[in-house]
Amino acid sequence: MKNTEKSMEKLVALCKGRGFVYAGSEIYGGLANSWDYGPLGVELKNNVKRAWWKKFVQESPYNVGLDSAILMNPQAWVASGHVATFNDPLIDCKSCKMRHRADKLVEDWNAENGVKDVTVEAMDNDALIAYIRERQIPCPGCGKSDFTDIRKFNLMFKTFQGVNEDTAATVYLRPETAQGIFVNFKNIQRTTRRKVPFGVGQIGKSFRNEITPGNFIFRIREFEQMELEFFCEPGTDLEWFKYWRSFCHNWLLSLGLTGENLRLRDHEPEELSHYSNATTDFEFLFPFGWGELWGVADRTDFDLKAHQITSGQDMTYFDQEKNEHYLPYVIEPSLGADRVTLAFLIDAYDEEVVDAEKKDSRVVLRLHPALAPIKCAVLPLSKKLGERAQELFHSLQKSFMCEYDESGSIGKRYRRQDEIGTPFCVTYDFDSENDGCITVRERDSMAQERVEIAGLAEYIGKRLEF
RNA sequence: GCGGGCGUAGUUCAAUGGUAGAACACCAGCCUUCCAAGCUGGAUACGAGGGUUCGAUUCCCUUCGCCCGCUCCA
Repeated sequence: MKNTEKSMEKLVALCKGRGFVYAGSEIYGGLANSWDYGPLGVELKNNVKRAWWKKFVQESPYNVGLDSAILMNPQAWVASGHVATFNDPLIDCKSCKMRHRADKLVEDWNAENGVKDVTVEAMDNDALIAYIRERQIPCPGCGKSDFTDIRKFNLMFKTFQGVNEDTAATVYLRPETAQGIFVNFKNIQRTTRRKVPFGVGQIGKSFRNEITPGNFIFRIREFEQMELEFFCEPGTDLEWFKYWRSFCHNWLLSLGLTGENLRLRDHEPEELSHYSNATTDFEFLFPFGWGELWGVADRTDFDLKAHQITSGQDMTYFDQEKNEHYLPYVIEPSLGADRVTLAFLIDAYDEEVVDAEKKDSRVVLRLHPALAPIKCAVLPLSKKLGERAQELFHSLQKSFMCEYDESGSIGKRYRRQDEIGTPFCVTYDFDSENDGCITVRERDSMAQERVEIAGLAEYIGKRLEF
């Protein structure tokens, strides 16, 4: 099925209807752009995070994990540049209501008019607006030059540490998890006795006061990141960059994401941020267009150097063999947990025509079994078999998430499970008590197989590997 | 924050200045021995506040929300 706007609407409806994702604070009329993961959604997202952690931390010969605090000393955000660059100077055109970044407006105008001796970065907001008004810089939208004053738009959420707002220190909710890793670089290196190269993985919430959120859980103000900061020797960084780029790619494919909806886009040299040597965006074709899923960047020693300067602490690594100190370079694959969860959902969504004449179709979420919220549903063929089927259900619950359902026809119950992506349905029937077997029905092929109850958990467990 | 659109069961849609309907979904019962059955019954809605009116879900005002646009880069 192609990723059309229609498929997005259907997916959102499914998510709300079956308990994957609800609109936040619904009984109060909602809160823009906030979403709550329901019983199935939290399982799915946890499975995504677990799958990431498994490959990037648990099974990795290089990496260790971390869970750093959301609130950090504000100096960390001075060092990272977020205090400065997350302060966009925005102005609106009074005539056509278009919104612009004042600095961008001046930069573009200067470039067009051959002005080269003006550094926009050095201008404060008063200087910017004065510059725009003196030169009557026109609005790119309508051509007039009639702007509002500049309003600062800080993309970081602010709050107060300390109970009295007047005297409390302003702190920020982190806009990315990465800085928690950088400030702990020395701690982790020392306590784990790791030698470079090594990496630190972290999963956690980040907050950005986006001007323009939207597209369901694609761009939300409170989101979760899965980030790896991989520290390596300068000069080996491009090699490691390629290594992690391909590692990330394989991870997505191993979890069943189809290649046709995925593309890797290398940034052009002029597109690279000031701190990066190389960047590749993993983009997924969402119903609303291509959207970034995973940014893999070579960040050089930008962050460690910045923290070294701002904090005054030595952030270098001592290489025993070479007998020298250096600041490691960093490869950063940064993945949005909510985005990739959405991508898996979109990719898995399928409507299969069963009988075209009767206009009968079934909705199937073809999620990889490792990601499926419910691994197995126990369905007694008849309610009379309920007691024994429940026993089976309780024993399987010890191994993984299961559901029990005895209402409606067996076909109806299969379809309920198809819709939420359950890979296996287990039918307890009238022979089960005698032969100790049940029927396992597979979601994708609808094939049925007779399996011994004694070995069932193991049978399913094996199919969950990736 | 600005412009535009929109608020009726869980969902999709009706109707009405005077008791708000349906379909699907859901729940209960009967039936049902492996792929959306059927039958019977049931619960569930006018976002909030104010005004006009004998009476407002409907008309007016306000408010609160949501959606779409304003480049945000996980």
